[in-house]
Amino acid sequence: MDEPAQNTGLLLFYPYRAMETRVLAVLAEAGHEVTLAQARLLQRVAPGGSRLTDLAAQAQVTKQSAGSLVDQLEARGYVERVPDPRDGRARLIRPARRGLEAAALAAPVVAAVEAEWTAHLGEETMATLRAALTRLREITDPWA
Amino acid sequence: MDEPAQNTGLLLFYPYRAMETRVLAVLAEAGHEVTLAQARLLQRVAPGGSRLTDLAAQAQVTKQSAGSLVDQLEARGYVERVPDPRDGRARLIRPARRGLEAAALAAPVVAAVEAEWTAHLGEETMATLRAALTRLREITDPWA
DNA sequence: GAGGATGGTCAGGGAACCTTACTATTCCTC
DNA sequence: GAGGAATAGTAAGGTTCCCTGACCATCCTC
Repeated sequence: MDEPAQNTGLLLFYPYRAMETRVLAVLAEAGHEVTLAQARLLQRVAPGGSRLTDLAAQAQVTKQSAGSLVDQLEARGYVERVPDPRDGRARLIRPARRGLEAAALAAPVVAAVEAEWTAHLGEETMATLRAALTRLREITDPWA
Repeated sequence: MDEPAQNTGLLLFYPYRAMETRVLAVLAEAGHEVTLAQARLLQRVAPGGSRLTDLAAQAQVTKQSAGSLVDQLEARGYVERVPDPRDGRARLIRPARRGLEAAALAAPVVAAVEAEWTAHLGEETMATLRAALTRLREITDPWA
């Protein structure tokens, strides 16, 4: 409404979205048809596999929503579902071939954007920023 | 996929969403039925009025989407549309009574959350964080 | 004053996400 | 162990969000 742009929440938002946009643009260029919502979930799939419920909690959507997104990602070869050997009710969602390709493509983009930020802020400030954000996560990420 | 949580983009996201969630929860408690998408737009309405096209650009949605959200906000008394005296095509979207109430309610929540963050990080680090984010905005907010 | 740019709306459709309800499996307790 | 509670996930149906494409009105420029 009139938070004069100094609202810290909003300040966090701009670079976050810039990063997201950049990564998604590169993926799209390379022929990866991944929607924003799918990418947000995909990003959280652990290399060794994640449970649907965990993914839903981290992305803060219902497990139904997460389930639907995983369906789509699975159909396009980004992830696969395998039974969880330690719990018969559960299934593990693991990165599949296409998902690994996308991750390999995304990593250098993230690095490039971070390098740009470092160039703009200076090494020291960038390091402080990252340290502050990491500590902030302790109290703002219920899932940390 | 496996960015080990040290992706700066993701680090920015956690506190951003924490702030958003807190503010929205207070608004909901106070009887404001504002959806996330509506709030994101509402937040950007300038006290003196904003054009739809500007709001859409800032929120990075199409003007059609923005127009629809403004319709909803207008119907519930959060904003009003008035003709732009300086441009016959345009109309200014201004905060209305309910919107001002919501803003008055949101401001102390933002302040409280920022105070919590300051308490966790320390005055100095918090100041550095805000300064860094402000400078980062120069290169990440196409609208700055 | 014609042509192009800009501000905004209308129509239609797809994606995302929610609530409620359900099955299957596991954990816990007595 | 044998209930019952909790947990992992799916199913169905509806709302919200947001997009593309097409269109009208007004402004600006030459």
